Amino acid sequence: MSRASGTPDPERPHFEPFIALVDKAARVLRVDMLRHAHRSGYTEIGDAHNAVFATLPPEGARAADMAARSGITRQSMGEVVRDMARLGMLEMVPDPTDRRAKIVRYTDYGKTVAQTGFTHILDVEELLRAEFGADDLATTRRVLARVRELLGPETAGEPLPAAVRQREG
Amino acid sequence: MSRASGTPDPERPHFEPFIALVDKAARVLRVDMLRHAHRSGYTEIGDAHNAVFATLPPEGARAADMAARSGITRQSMGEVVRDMARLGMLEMVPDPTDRRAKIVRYTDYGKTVAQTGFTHILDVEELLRAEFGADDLATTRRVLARVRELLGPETAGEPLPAAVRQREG
DNA sequence: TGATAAAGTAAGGCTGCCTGTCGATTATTG
DNA sequence: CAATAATCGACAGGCAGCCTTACTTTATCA
Repeated sequence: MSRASGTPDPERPHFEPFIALVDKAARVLRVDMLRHAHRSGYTEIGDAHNAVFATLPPEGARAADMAARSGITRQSMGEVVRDMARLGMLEMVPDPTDRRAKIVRYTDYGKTVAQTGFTHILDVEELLRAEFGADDLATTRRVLARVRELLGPETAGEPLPAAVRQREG
Repeated sequence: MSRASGTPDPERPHFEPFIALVDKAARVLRVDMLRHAHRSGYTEIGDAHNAVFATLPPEGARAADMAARSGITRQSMGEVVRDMARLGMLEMVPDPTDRRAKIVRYTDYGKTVAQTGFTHILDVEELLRAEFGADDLATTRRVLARVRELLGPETAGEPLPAAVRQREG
């Protein structure tokens, strides 16, 4: 415990805050995913679509559930889903058990796109394992997961305040 | 090397892609920083302001340089800087050596705000070290830094295409 | 000295996400 | 069973953050 609240000293040449490291890695990974999708010919994929790929199981799901799982609002998820339906990646069929709801499902094209993304995720995973070894990678995963638990009990699952910046003081 | 491009199997219950872990950790850290600022009374701080805090040294700098270092355009940096000047955190004085340029500097108030943020960064750093030990934390840092090098040679420094999503296919 | 580059700015666009609200339907409960 | 509440998806409107294009003013360089 050198000095947690004393002289901050972040102007010392090569100090890089942990948050900056994580942030830049996240940015690079996201750009890499997007670039891979675009280079695979799916040039209409955007950041927002990831919320679907990350939460839509092969058998389909309701938009409201997907929204809850990905931490965005129903409205936002609805918009993204409609957009992807327009692009021919998703289809929405009425839920026979609940006439308010619609079941969102991949089309064949959508499955292809998703598959491409998942494959790339596994390739990256493989690349990292080859680079660092399973142990260091596991350590990193554990640290990151714990960071989330340590600092984000309030943002774990909920749609994220978003008004974090205006109000909430 | 089990099967990098075979069955993706990401629908197996608890598989979480590395990218998702990094992304969520980054989000949590960012929200934490923002929340800390807001709770400290600086309720007008937003995500964008971080580009300034991260690149403006105590002695001041030009907006163009800060833009280059933080990877956003001059225009965006200009906007952020003007905004923070309006909030009384920065001041812009003409550069005596170049009449095109203005030197951006913290006001006393701005220094206080920045100091609060830096202190919190160090506190978090301290918290993580206590939680994981210096070794695991160092490993994580090394992995994240390397991820950036491995996957992001093109986005390292440049203003980031941003049209990554539309064009670039 | 004239062409080229650089600093800052203005104007306008786009993405991703939010809030508020609404109609339709389904649950709940007095 | 009827009234009320909750839920699903959609429409409307807004805002943050960032980008591109297009200047103006000043520096630099051939």
